[in-house]
Amino acid sequence: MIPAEQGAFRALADPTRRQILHHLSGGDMTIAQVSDQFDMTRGAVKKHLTILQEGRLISVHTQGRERLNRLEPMALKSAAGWFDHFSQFWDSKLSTLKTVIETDMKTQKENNND
Amino acid sequence: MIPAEQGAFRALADPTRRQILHHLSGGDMTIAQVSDQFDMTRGAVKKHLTILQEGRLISVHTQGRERLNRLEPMALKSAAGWFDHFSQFWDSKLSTLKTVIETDMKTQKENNND
DNA sequence: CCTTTATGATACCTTTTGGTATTACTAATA
DNA sequence: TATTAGTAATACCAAAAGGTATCATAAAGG
Repeated sequence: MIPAEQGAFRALADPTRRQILHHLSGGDMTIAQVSDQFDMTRGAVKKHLTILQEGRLISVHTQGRERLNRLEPMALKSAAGWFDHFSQFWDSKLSTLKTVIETDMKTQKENNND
Repeated sequence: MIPAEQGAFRALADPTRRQILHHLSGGDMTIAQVSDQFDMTRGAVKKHLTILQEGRLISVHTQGRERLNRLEPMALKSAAGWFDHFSQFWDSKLSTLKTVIETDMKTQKENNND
């Protein structure tokens, strides 16, 4: 089986799929609605949606004869978390503050070491 | 020309390339050193490094007859920034705090609206 | 200069990807 | 039940990805 991280990064590699996620952030959409946003056939869009589903980035919910595609934000959060390891290399100050926040959210006390 | 964002996401789609970035976060490495970490030929590793370079995720610095591959954290930061638009959907509280931090870093005053 | 070591470049192969076109299935509805 | 709208599934194609093997190039060292 494909690891979750790999499925997500694979899905994010295509610009059309990243755009689809943006569209879905405005609300659930059927394939037809998504297809209207792109200059390609429904078949092609369907394949993209399938890959997004395999990466757990979206889920599908049947409603009558329609099938609504829904953004799955937590999967995106997981993917975004991959970058955390590198954040120390691009901004030590923000990194420190972020640590403070997470600590604060859990322990509700202030730890400020600079 | 390939847009920066697309080059980065394309490069990140492959698990070997993500691992390479992790290795490089420990310091610059030659192709031979990177290749030692994987069970594949130098030719294959070279291709991965080229794609990482095209995505601006690494840079190469010639030193004698060696060529050191170096992590480019700012490009990774840009890629990570893509996820920002979606953060509002996975954690409104952290999102609020993050806004507070950024505001604080720029204006040095506290805005706390819950 | 010749050898060794580190790397780059190219040809070639197989699998995956991204797309179209076509056909089949399913559910609301006249 | 016949029709129609919304999807799913499949066959097919061209191009890109990921890999190996091989040859070319460049620099350090005897």
